[in-house]
Amino acid sequence: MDVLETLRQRGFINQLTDEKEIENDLNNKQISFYAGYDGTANSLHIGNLVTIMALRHLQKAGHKPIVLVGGGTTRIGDPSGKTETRKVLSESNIDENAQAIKLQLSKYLDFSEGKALLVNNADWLLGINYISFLRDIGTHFSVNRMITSETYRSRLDKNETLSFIEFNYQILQAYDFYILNKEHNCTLQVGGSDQWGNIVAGIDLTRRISGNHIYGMTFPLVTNADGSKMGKSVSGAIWLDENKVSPYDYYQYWINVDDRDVKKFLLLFTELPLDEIESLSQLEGADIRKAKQVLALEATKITHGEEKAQQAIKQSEVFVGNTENAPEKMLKSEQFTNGEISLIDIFNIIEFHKSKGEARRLIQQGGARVNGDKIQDIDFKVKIDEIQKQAVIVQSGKKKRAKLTIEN
RNA sequence: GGGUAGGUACCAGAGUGGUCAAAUGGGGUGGAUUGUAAAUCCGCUGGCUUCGCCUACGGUGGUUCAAAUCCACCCCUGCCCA
Repeated sequence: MDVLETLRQRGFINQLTDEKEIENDLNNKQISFYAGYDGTANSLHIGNLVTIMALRHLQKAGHKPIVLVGGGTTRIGDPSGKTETRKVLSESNIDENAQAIKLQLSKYLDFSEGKALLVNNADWLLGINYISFLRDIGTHFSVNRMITSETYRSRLDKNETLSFIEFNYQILQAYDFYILNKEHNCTLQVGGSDQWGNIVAGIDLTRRISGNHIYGMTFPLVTNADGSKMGKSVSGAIWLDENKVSPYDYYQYWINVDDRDVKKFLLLFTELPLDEIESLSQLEGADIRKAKQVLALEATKITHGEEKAQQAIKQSEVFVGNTENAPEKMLKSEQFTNGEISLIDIFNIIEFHKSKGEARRLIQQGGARVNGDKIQDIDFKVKIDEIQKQAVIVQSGKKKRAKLTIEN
């Protein structure tokens, strides 16, 4: 089966500029294609995963991904949905982020032997001369047309400010596509559906300057069944970096998805064959959990590897009463007073709660348990030798459980 | 640059001298129910050394016994005009 058909069946395709030509190219030659990431953070998160998975499918089909990190454009910021001004990141900071992102992507893509490429648009954007850029590039853009594009029109219609610098973002991204076409013969840009306008602008610019016909493909913005944007948890974004979100928490995120999302997520975020996904989707009632276990395992495997995924499963057994492999949270001996420490402090230290007030409330409302016993005494204390002697499991609400350990 | 309307907690949005840590809704969160799901119901939702104290209503000063609320200046945003 051809890649495009695979992508279609798995729910990746939102829009295509030239369906027939793209399909033809993908099936008959090796192409270079690119996707861009901004360099504002040193890790990608679940929101980037749709694109990453699509890149994987395309690379497996023999095409060459070019990953662009926006070292130049990050200095401006994509206007889509933003009201606040971006914080200014230093050049070295952005470069560090670019390296971190490359490292992260190398888990999903094969960068060996030139099978994939990482570029940074700072390399060609920072040296631009304003006047010559206006003359050579600006001349190809019609403001009349730009303001009718979805990206800007919605912003203008809602009477939201659109600064000039943001207005230029599209031009710069279009220029990126032109450069990559020129330097690396890149003929396809892919991205989230919010990138459509930027992608089309790049296609137009390239045609006007060099006459090359290049293409674009976008992926849907994935939302949860309840309509919210996916990828948020109690503690914020679900990062792909295991130092920010542990494999256990990552696994837990997937196993807790809404029933209605299971099939969609299996298609997008695992590489299981379609018929297997189809049969998992037939499960009903409590059995849906089996499908979620598969989803969580597969998704965690892709991001963190088989070993850590298996470990996450073992740790998750804490929810069925097996405390042996429970996820551990560390306390330091100096945090104890006279050999004991209050439950409120524990919750605070292991970051189950942002403040002591929140932890206190939780306890008062009957949401706290220690070794399975409900604790409602806000002065409840745990002794250090108890923790050393046997497993002490603390639980906050239904979803947060951990085994305490002492750091020596 | 001129005119005008505004800037309130995670978001939206009331409040226009004390009874305001600030209505209401959303979100989040705890409990019941359950399948580590959804829906529903009930509770909680600034911090702390918690019968009290501290910090908060764009910023800085001021008036007052007392300010989110009044005054001055400043910063920012929308709209109209240039």
